[in-house]
Amino acid sequence: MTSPTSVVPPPPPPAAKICFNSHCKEPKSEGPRRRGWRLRSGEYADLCDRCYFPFEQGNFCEVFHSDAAGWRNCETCGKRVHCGCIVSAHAYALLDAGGVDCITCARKSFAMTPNQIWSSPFHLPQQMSERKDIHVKSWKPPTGPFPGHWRQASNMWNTSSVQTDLQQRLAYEFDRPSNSEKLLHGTRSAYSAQEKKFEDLPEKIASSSFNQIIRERYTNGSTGLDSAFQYNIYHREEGNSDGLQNPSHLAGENDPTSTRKGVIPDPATSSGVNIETHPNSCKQFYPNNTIDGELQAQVRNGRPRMDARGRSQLLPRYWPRITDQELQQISGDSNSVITPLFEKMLSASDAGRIGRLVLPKKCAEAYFPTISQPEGLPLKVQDASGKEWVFQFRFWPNNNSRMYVLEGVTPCIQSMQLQAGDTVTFSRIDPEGKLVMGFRKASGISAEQDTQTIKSGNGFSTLPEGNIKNIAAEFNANLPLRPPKGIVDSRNQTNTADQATSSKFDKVGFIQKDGTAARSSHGPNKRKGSLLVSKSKRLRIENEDSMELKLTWEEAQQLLRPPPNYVPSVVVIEGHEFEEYEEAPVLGKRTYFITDQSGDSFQWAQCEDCSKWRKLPVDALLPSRWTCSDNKWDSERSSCSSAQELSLEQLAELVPAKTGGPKRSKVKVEAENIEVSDGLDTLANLAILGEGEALPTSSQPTTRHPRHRPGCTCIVCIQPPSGKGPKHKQTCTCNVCLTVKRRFRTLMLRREKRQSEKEAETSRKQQLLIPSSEVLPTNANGQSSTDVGICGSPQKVTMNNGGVADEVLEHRKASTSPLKAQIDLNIQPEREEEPSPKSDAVGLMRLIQDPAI
DNA sequence: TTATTGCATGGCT
DNA sequence: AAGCCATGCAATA
Repeated sequence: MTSPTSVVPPPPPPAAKICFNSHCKEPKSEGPRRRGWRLRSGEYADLCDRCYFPFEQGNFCEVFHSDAAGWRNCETCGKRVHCGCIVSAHAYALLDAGGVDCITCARKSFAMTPNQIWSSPFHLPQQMSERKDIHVKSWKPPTGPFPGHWRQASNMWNTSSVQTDLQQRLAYEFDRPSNSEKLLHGTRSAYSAQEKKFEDLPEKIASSSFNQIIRERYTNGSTGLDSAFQYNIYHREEGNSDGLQNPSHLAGENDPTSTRKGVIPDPATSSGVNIETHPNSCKQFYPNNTIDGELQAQVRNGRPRMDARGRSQLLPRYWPRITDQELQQISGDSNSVITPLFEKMLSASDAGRIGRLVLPKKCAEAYFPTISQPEGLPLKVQDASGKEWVFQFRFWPNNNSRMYVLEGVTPCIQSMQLQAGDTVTFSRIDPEGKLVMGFRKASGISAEQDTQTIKSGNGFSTLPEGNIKNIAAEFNANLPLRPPKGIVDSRNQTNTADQATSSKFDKVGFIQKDGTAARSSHGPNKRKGSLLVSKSKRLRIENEDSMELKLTWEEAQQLLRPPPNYVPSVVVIEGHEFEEYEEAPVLGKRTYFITDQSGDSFQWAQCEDCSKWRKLPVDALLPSRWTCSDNKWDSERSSCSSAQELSLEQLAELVPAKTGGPKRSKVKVEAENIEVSDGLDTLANLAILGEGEALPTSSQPTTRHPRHRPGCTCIVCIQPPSGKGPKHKQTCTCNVCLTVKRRFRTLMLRREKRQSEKEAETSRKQQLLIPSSEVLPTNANGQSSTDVGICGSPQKVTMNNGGVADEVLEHRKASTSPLKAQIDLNIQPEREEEPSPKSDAVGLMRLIQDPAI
């Protein structure tokens, strides 16, 4: 007897009913041609309409608030990271890459977390009964900000290299005096929580290639973190092993003072779980090449064993800054591998006579031996000159937590001539496994000097290779977007972008001319505050930038174009046709597709330079900035000097014909933008300029006002933000109101003068276009979408068809509102996306229509 | 009295 | 709002 299940393959899983985007709960796209992406894995990601194109209304990514390219600032560290969300322009590439993450903050679900890996004992050498410290020898930090890192990253995770190195370094042991303290990070290996997001992540995402992650990591340029990452990888392995074999070693166990949370016996791993004590673990992902199938399976199926607190990484100010050159020179020809751990700017207390260096808790718990008693243990640390110091690494109970300190640092600090504001760095050098304490003086170089030095290149060349001294005063920034901890020594400048960033921050926030400021007892605090301000400001600025990028997804759809080399194909899945793309869409120039009466399709595009509209083939893919000179399809009109094929009026009627969306077409949006944001100015200017074209055509993008640019004095921009200024009454005589009134009085007069003429003209043209409009979609009101076209304001001031009169009538009826024939002087320029019936444009347009004003 | 130690406090993130 | 951490400060040596 054969059971049915033994001969009948299990049925394929039912098709997902919701969008493939795990962050989206919308129903997947339906209809004869559903929307989705075919992943490089061959699978098909069935998406909802909204996620089909990687934009989200309001935000490009509702999950991570990324910009159009999928980038965002990590909310925790401020680094520029890619959201990795499907709702991003890079989503397609990232989907099968497993996603990317801010390696520091682990604020997404796609990336593997090291705890996942380490939770599995399979990769731990069974003979590793004793805690050993090992590291990744093959680590090669990036040499530059971005390019060239990918290859290095790939090498970095070379399987054989890493594994071999792992084996080689089993003999390493952390320099500790006591076996009882032979618990390092591994004992803190812990997994107590699960990350729900990861649960939501489709397995296919998690199981896919990690190369992209690596690339992204290196794109992020977090050298120090990388190193710390590797350090922790090893320790995690060890610790896991140790924890497995000797759970009683778990940090904090039987320690009433221990505040380490999440120490939970985990039946699955037979290990205590402590996520808090491994801050760095959270910022790490697991390299593809270092795990085998079993582990990958676990990665796929497992769940991140960390909670939100575990994800809170080391604060950026503790990130070590060191370049690959530094590392290389430190290690030299030897096999030494420098692993930057963390750094800390000395506070007044740290540098004071008291001789206690407060250690960041997470750093201490991540990189220093686990201590269960307040007395701690002596810790040997080698300084820059190779001299060995012994500090007492201990902690104080503090508010149900711990405060870690290094005691007895005064001699060392003094020997280094460090003062408050200087920065000490802690690294490990392997295979010796020694802790190395470097420093970076808050030396006095101006930002200009800093920049210059940056350009001059690496200042390490004078240092002998393999000299451990190099680690002293040689750390500098290699972390893009990372606020500096102070200006680094001029001879240490090695990088470009990062240093430039530092310089910028120094300029903005805290410029130390000679380091004296930092050496005051308040130096660090002041610096800290300044830097934070800088960072905050930076983030705010970037947010503003991203605001500029805001589009509705509908708009975005019309900006997106298939990749240039894409081969359109349609596959039929479950009876539905799917558009297949091999590459992610690209942002193109907004064009307007038209099908004329003869059935010929083409598109209209506007030159960025001359604003003339050119007729192009439908398959023309235009870059975001397209000019007449790019018009390879029409040699006669490949120059801005060439005349436009159609009059603006004709175009105004043609172009929007196809773009009338059901709710908020891009053209309508544009019109609204014009009306609301710069409508006053534009319209007024147009009126004043006496443009002969119909008003609609003057709403071309080229007339759009650059919103809220600094220094803008237009009547829109000079108004205070909504709610922040006095409301303008109709009798207001402020400059804004007077300008508005004056301009629109002029506008009104001119319009009035031409109104009859224009109406006649547009009516005539509309008659000619009626056949064309018959094939156009209609809006919810049954009106031709022409009505909401590019030139049509919501009030349909356009007088381009027979319905205009009705529209005008309606408007006049509507003008029974208090706004009748009034200028709304309380425009909210920052709310152009929320057009109000009271918008100025409306009021003004009514004003235009109403000669009573 | 001074230095050290251990803890508490409060600003800040 | 929780927690980190710089620093104050009392207790102690």
